[in-house]
Amino acid sequence: MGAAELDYIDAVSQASSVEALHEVCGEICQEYDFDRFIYGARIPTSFVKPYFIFISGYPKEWRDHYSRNNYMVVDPTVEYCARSVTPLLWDGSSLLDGDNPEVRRFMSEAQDFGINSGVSFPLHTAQGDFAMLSFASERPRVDASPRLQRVLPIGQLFTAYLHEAVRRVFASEVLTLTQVDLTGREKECLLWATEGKTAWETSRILNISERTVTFHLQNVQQKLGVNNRQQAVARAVALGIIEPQFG
Amino acid sequence: MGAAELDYIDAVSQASSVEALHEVCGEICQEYDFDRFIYGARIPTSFVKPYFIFISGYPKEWRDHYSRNNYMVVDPTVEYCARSVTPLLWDGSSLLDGDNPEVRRFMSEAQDFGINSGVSFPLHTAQGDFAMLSFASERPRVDASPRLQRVLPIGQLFTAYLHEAVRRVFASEVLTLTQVDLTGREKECLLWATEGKTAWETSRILNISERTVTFHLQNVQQKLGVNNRQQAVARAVALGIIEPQFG
DNA sequence: CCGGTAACTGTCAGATATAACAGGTGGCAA
DNA sequence: TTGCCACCTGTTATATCTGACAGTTACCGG
Repeated sequence: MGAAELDYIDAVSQASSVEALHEVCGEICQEYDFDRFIYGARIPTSFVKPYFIFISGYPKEWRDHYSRNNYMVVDPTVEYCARSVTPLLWDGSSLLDGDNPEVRRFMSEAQDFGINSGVSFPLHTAQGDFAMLSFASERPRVDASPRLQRVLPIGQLFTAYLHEAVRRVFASEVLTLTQVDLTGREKECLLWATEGKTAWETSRILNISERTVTFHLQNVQQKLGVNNRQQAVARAVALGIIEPQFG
Repeated sequence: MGAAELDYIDAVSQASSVEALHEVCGEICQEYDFDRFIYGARIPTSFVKPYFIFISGYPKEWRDHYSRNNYMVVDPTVEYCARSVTPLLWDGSSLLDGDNPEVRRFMSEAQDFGINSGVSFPLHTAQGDFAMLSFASERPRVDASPRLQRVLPIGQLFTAYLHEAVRRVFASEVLTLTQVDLTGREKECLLWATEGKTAWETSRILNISERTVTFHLQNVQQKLGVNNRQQAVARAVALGIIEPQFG
């Protein structure tokens, strides 16, 4: 049994196409006695209009209805997963925001498509990706069944491997938007910029001229394809190009 | 068996002190036949000097030696976990950067303290936290043993709950540094700032005066306790106060 | 009714960033 | 040797941000 669980990890790690990923998700979904699955990822190519990737085992009509109504901003499972790192068990009655009429309507509409309860696994990466995998069931309530007990650990782990596989499969589309090579000096200048240092202050820290600092930061802006320094630091932080220092 | 695994999750979720967290970690470590554990978290209170939290079941001498030599920047498990979302199996021979003499020396010194192989679980949160939990063994090699097969799913899940518990237990120290309430308008102005818009451009987008945009952004700077706008956007992004939009 | 808060607006001086011209050095590999 | 690249430095004009003086309106709960 233990080994069989990890077979899904192996399978998803070796998948080389969206179709293969879809199939593995469908199998693990079925194995744990759920009816539907859906995976979604948000890549921080922009703050206002990021890039989304979906691998959907949900009914197409519901997906269309969902996107037409911009339900991502209403969906309480998305709301939860975007903020948390632990799985969410959900159904129509155990809502996060049960008072919100928009949320109640959303949940009742989901139920019209046989999506009554389920479990959602959140994932966040150092590169700023947010992803979640949900398994849904037609059962009206989530309960402490053995099935749920079993799916929690493997689901959390599987989601991580699935997302790695997605990044691999979608490399051409995603990496070009987020992969930027900065030189050592460029990163240093950027780091001090995120700490609120002016070009002059950074020049004193690094023992170089103020002009050189602005020079490096201008190169950074060009490489990142941004308009100004504040957008440069925002994107660099969001993409994990610069991170809090260990040393 | 499946239920017993989740008992550790329950225990860690109910823990209300560092000592209690330490004990649960020790128990799960032992249950899966490892000799040592260590948990570490990096909170992005600053980019240059972030805040670290450790719960250590490692030998004190090794910990001291480690911090004295600033080994966080050398440790290949930290290097891996900081970039990845999936567990790492490690030992002296299966290194990421086996060519690096500093890394080789680090690993050989670790072995002097009985830390020869193990598994590390990475975790990243929307609030910019990076955490990892490692279980170490005196065995010289990692292998595909049933023990490892079993620990992977539960370890990944446990790490997430452990980190949530840590944030709860350390709330007074951490939250005050990272918890900031911005008004709706302040967030809007900040969002467009991360997109590289000037105050004037944002004023046209929001249909308010340029002065009002700078007013809101000045309030943001004060609330975040930062020196200028670039630091404001950097910290806001790092802390997850603003994120790529779903709508 | 009063106090707090969010939201909004104005002006001006000085600091800082940006853009547009530049240019030079040293190392490394084809 | 030649070319590429990281790194470094300069001047000037203009755009933008920052800080210090202001202030008004609307809403909401005690």
